[in-house]
Amino acid sequence: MENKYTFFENVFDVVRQIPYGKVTSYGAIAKYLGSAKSSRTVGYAMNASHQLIPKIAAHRVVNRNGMLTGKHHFGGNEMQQSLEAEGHIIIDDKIQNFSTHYWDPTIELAI
DNA sequence: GAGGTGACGACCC
DNA sequence: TGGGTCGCCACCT
Repeated sequence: MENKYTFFENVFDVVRQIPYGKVTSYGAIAKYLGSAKSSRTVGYAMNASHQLIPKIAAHRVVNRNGMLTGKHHFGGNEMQQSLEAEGHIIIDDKIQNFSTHYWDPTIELAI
């Protein structure tokens, strides 16, 4: 039986499970899906996530440094405001205490 | 059908 | 330490 779920679908599924107030990285999701080097595709999936209904918490996904590299794709500082609303502190487009709020799917979802 | 691109990350000088 | 390169997967032209 063919697995209809693409890498894309799996990415969305993981992002939907990110708890409120938590964040993760593109690479962590890619790694969880078994393709640690596919982080670029995860980023592309986030780009496509804007047309999903309902929208997924793409703002909770940042790069491995905790930097909001994708905020321009949200339009303005919407991404930053969303994160701040969840209790995060953003300075210079970077999440402070990133490791404290880090949510690792490879651990939390434990394949 | 083929080549270029991208919200990344890891490796190699 | 830091700049350059490759890999991966899906989309666009």
